[in-house]
Amino acid sequence: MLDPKLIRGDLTDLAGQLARRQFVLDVDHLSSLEASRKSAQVAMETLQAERNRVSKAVGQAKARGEDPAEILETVTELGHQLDAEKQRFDEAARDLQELLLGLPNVPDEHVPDGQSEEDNVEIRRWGTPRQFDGEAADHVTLGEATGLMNFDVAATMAQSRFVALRGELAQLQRALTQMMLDIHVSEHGYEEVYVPFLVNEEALKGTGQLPKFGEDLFRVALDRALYLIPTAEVPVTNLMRDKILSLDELPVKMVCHTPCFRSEAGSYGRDTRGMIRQHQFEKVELVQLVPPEQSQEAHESLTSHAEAILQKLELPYRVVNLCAGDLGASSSKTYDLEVWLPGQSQYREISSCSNFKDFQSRRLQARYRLEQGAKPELLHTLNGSGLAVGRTLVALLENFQDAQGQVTVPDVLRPYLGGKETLMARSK
RNA sequence: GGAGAGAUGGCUGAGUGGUCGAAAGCGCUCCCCUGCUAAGGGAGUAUACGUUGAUAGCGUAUCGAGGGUUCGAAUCCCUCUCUCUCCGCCA
Repeated sequence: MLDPKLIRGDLTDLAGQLARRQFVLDVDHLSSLEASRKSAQVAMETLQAERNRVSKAVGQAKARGEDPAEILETVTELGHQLDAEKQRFDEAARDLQELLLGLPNVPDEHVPDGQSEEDNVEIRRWGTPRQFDGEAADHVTLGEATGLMNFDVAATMAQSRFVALRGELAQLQRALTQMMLDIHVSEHGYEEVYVPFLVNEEALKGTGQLPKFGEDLFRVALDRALYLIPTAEVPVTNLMRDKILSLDELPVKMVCHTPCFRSEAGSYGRDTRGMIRQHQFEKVELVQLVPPEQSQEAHESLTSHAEAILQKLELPYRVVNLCAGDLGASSSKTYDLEVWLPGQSQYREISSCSNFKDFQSRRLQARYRLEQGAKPELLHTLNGSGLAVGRTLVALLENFQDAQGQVTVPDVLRPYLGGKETLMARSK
């Protein structure tokens, strides 16, 4: 959520910044709502003060043994006026809140202009895509040939966009997860956490998936709605809900492996083949909470932590600065890491590293104090995939395949696979 | 799943309709006293919102959450959430 103070003053600047992401701010509507909130609140609080004062007089009169009938009459009349003003205020406050919750974050000044992913700006590349003699096989061909990757059986027991892995591929996924966690914990200084995979509505509001973006969530029908997490970002960031941290507890750096569940509504026909876009996938997520003046630097370092995994795996990738039009609603600035996929001959997103500034922490009330007695300030929140495990597995198969469909294991991963150097080896 | 008890400030805990944002203790901060240490004395110590030039005043709200009764609710009623104890079940 944006700072409500932002909408008190001149809205043209805010409207201009939001327009960069194709969001049209109804300035007149907003300022008239704000004006009625203000007048209703002043009127209501004045009446409340009056009522509190007179009501006390009732008690005092009774204590003196006097008959408070006369005072009671005036205070009853006050009560009626108050009800009317309270209703006016509740309405205005509710409408305003609803509108406010629907506003996206303001893009950072370093976010390039643009409308779609076409306008994203490449910042750097690492590694060189390998040249294949013929056409490179994609991960589906490679995986299904060995029977270790099966989409049909998954569709039979669930529906499309699920996969079943077995043998070396199931192990490979676990090995990747393990390796990523180990590196982030031991080399990058993150604390590993374990969290619920089902969360309530409040948690999703805290990180901004609700109220506006609920269509991508799986909801579990119970007496009280719970949702399967679309990303570990939701439960992990919510660990800091309503906290006031001291300086020596900062920065908070957490890493977490969870499955992620997305309904992928609105993506019919896109990436229907293979493991790129699934309803269920594994992800290792990095989350940081830092003082505001450190968030820009933290964004760079968090991104580099995700990049380190790709580098250790020797996977070519590029870093892209998302343009204003392609930015997620809660994010102020986002770097996407795109890994090279020979099966598609293109770079595909494998990590998304965002600085949310105080947009999430305002909803979550995640704060810190510079020193004891100082006023609590909102923290900045950041997160990024480090990495999406399913897509990493895809990248590995496609980049390290040979002509026989065998896959060479990168050195860093071998200890996690019992020293194995080759997967899906053709015997005989 | 059954039965019962509870939820109050950073913590412990009093408060069962009026002057209670809330006793007391602990913790913490500052000051005083004190050869050192220990002890002692004093002051302060929630958050949000509104108003404002103001982190000054003043006002409003908040005693798990939401609703209700009442002139007035931490206190009475309803619903929900959570915690604890006992029994059952269970990886």
